[in-house]
Amino acid sequence: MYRHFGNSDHRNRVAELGDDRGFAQSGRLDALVALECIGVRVRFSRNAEIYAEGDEADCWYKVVSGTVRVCKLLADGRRHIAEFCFSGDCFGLDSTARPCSAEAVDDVIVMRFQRRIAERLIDQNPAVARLLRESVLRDLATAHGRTLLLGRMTAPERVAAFLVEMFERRDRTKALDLPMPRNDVADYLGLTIETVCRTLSAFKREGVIAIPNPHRIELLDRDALEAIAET
Amino acid sequence: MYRHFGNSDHRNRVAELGDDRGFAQSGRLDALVALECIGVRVRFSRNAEIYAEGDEADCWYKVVSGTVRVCKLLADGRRHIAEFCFSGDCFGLDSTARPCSAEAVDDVIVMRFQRRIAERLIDQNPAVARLLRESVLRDLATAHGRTLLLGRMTAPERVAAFLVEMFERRDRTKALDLPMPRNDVADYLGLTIETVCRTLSAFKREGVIAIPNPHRIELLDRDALEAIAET
DNA sequence: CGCCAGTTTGACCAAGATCAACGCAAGTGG
DNA sequence: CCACTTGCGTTGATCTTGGTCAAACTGGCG
Repeated sequence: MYRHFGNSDHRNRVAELGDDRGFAQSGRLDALVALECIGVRVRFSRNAEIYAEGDEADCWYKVVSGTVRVCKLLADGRRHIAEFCFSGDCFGLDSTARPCSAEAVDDVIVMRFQRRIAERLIDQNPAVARLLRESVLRDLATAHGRTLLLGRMTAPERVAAFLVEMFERRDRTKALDLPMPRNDVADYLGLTIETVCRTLSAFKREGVIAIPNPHRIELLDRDALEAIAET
Repeated sequence: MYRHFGNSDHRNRVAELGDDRGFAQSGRLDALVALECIGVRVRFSRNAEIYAEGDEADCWYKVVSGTVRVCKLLADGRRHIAEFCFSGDCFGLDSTARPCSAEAVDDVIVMRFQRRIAERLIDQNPAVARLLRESVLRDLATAHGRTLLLGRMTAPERVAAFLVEMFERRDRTKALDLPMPRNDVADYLGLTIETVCRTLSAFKREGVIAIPNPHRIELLDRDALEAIAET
């Protein structure tokens, strides 16, 4: 999801652009600040489409608040969610036509950047270009990690990996707040909604998690969860 | 797999660097030529490891001849192949540690480029940086396509999509030459070797393909194959 | 010739999908 | 305020796809 340039690991909480040390060291903070200034704030309400598959990719986005899902559809309606983007994450950096669509999971505020303008800034500044490149490379590595998950991991492993990922990327407290419905989790993990439910119930039964309400999950035994998710 | 910069679509036969029109237009052909000159030719024999998961990513590669597989392993031995790289494809453009390993499928010759040197060239040249960025973005889009395949497509759909992909990327003649064993195909598609065999046999029975020998597949009815693979 | 690696096929099995019902909380309209 | 709907979530029964296990086949090669 093109998470923030200069964020060294997708598991780290996403830093604001100005915080990036690698960039600050390059002495070109001004360009990143400029990049931040050319964005326009836009709101989308729950389930609204931000862009559709096949649209021209004339801009890209950064989530200010809320959650965005990036998805692909098959002709018969089968859906797959390629990624969830949370506050601070960038999405939609495509080079020509949109390979995926993007939708608001809940009420969302994003910054929209014109690609043409942003690219001019990037071209003027090798350090920014490098940060961007490395950000995309990191995303590619996580995408490959997800192909391993989808191609070779069992349902409990997938769900455990999902919970660990959400824990790392969101609260990092014991209580995890999931903004997306079970449906979206299933389409993200390549499972059915029933299997996701059943697996969560099994984890609950085993005392690994607690589910005070569907959108809130407490990690009671994080080590067990990570053991299930493997590496 | 970071296919060749400036190659506008991953389905096109990979062009040599100098052929790239987008780049030629930029008037910086010299830098790409320079990039070509800083590579070292290296040979690997069948099944040799080119680099391992976790290694430092101090260089990247371009396939001259033969086939390379880029793969990830789980602790218990389950394997997933993230991509196959053929002549002209680049691989191993990782920013720090290797997220995947790379191995020679058959006897392979590659060019090896020092990342440090290549990046200096890239930094000096926004047009090259852009080509590289767009190349990686295209790879990210195809990786997302593969998550859809692995998460939501049936075995016949996966195998058909694989055959169409290979057809597009390799011979483009009726007879398709597969350099990799069935095992690798299975690990690429998230299936078992038996399922791959059975599905190929079913296609043969239906008259969609012919299999004169295991490494050679003739596409008798390409439209049928594409219909199975959907979009 | 017999071995070996890779491929193919068959019989059986199980993980997860499908189908169906029910629960439950938040609207909504009388 | 209460019946009714609606959208999710959960659970159970059953079925199917693809996995597992096992055996046979094939083409090279010492």
